[in-house]
Amino acid sequence: MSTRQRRRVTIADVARHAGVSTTAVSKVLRSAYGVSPAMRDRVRAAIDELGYRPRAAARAMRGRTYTIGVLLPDLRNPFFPDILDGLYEQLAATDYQAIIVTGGPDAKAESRAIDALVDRQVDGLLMVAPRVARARLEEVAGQVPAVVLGLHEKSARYDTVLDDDEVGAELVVGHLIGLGHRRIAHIGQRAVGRGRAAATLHEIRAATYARVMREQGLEGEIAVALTSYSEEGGYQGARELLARSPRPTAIFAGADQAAFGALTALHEAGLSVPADVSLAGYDNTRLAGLSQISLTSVDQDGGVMGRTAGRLLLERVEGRRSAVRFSVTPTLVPRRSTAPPPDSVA
Amino acid sequence: MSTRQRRRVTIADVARHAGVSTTAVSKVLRSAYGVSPAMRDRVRAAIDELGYRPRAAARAMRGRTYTIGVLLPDLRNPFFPDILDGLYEQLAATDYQAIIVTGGPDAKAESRAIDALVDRQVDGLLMVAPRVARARLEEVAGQVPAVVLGLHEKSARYDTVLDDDEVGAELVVGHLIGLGHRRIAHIGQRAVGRGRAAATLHEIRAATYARVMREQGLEGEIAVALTSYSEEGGYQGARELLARSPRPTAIFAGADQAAFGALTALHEAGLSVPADVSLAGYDNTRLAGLSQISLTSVDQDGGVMGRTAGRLLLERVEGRRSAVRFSVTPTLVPRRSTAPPPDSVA
DNA sequence: GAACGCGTGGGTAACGTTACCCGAATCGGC
DNA sequence: GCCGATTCGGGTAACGTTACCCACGCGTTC
Repeated sequence: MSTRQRRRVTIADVARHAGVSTTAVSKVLRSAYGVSPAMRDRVRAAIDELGYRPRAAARAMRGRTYTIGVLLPDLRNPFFPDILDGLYEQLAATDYQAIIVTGGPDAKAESRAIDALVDRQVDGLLMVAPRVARARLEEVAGQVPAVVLGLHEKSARYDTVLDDDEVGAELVVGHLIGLGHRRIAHIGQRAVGRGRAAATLHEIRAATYARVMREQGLEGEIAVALTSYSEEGGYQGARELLARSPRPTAIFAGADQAAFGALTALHEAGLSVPADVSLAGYDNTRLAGLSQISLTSVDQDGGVMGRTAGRLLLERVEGRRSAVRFSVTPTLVPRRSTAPPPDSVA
Repeated sequence: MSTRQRRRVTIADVARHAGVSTTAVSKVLRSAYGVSPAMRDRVRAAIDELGYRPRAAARAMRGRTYTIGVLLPDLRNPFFPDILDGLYEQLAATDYQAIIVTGGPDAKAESRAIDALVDRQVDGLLMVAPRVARARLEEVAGQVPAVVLGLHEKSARYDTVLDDDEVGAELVVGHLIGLGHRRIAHIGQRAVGRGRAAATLHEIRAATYARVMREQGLEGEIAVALTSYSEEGGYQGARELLARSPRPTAIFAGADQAAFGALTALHEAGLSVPADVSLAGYDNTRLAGLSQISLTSVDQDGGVMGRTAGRLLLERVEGRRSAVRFSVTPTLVPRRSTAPPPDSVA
């Protein structure tokens, strides 16, 4: 019973048991060319009998790890599972296994997390909304096939999958203006040392908000709180915005997660949604659809994004070098959290 | 610039650059015995200059991977990030990196996910609420140091970290009875082929619910819907329970996630919470605290559980063989989703 | 002053898998 | 019935790192 001690069964054991060479076993494992059906069956039988499983490390020494690394900023954003479901669906038919690491709070920690994946020789790397500098992404993409999700920067080294955040933000702000709002505020994510290029999804959302406001002659009403796309960030941002005078009649949170935090702040301030303040989010996470919350949000098809990212990654692993850019057009999902402003003449 | 093609820098490159042997470099890397301060500095300098990073696969061939594998049933349960924060905190001071895989819908898929981690020779394995059979867990624990979180089974092969689900369920049912409820229903998770032993956390919660009901002379009021600890499962479960006549005045969902789904079902049925039906969950996820939801729930300190799991895992990696069992006592967090039943005489 | 011990550094053989190459056998075409 | 082509199987050398051992030189002890 002391399985711990017993040496794990290797390709040599299988070869001996089947009475063939290790080369033959290896060929069967990889379904490589030059092996007869009889040989295949014999080896397969030996593999099953011995319960043999190839060691990833030994394979990695010679080539593939059959591993796809996924970098997530955190595990709390309920939008990420949608992406991953799409990725899993794409990988299901292959021998590849996805492993997830989280990037942590700052660019430095995230960079270490990326290193950890590169050290483990993942065959492909999916980086979701990375915070590290563009140069770092290029460097990583030089070492391993990479797809970046959620960054608007163009690159010749990696593929990009993104939501058209400009359209999404336009939809939200347009919707609020259409309802009669003028004092529309925005909760965004503070940029952290990625240089000047406005390329992250939160920067695009914030910039588009400001642009639409200006285009509608509401330049003077622009009010932005930059915190983070998290519950805590939304809470702080909303508190900051509500403290202003006059206070906004609508808040566009750059992410549902932040909108949830804003809900708490609004409640604490004794304000009701949407009677006193309208609130909209982004991502259309499942919780947004809950009747008690019923949050107006922007739907970006995470499943499609994840599937596409997976497909692009597999293509890159197979050798494609040209860079692809895939964009999903989002749609607005109006719910009960947005309504005409309180003093509107309907 | 063609970094992709350039061979990655190895220990031999560092040795050459520093004018020492590869053995010496290896010793410095592992801070092993038998290396002078001068040697150490020289090698460190060479490492920095060349930007050397050890390859995990090559290390794995000789021993450790410095990787901790984490198996999660899914990514949507907001309780899991709390656990992982605790684990990360524990690992932060070490060289270990956590990688996450998800188990998928059934025991078979989960078993494959576990295999994937074992194949990658993780130094330790944390399995959160695993669905696979006990024998499988024992087998895995025989191959790699393992900690199981959320299962009440005892084992001599792996450590166990759990919440005292019996206390938790008692708190909820007691709370509801104290409010005057009698027709209290439960939404649980359907057991999937783990044999007869009632050891999963959902089985304990369901069994305790039934026990307390019986103890309070409410045996005739027992009503259970077995679906799954997910939004969809909660939705289906609540619909099933609400279709009964007379319908329950309170629902105890075995997980907040399921309670969220139940909320939708209640809303669709035109019932308000808590005026018509009281609702309680389990896990005290962040969303439960949202004022719009304000869900009565049971708090089990996920951070402590994660930290403990991490500590136990590290101890096991260091050689401990005895099995440890760590239990956290939960507390009730009453919120506005529970109140006396509608026809109570207060 | 010889013997011993200790501190320090290096040589080398694994670890398990695959890619490359080569040889043997079989087959088809004239 | 011979020759080239094709198919099938095996031998072997890596891949990068570490554990084990040995060698050398210096200081200490009788």
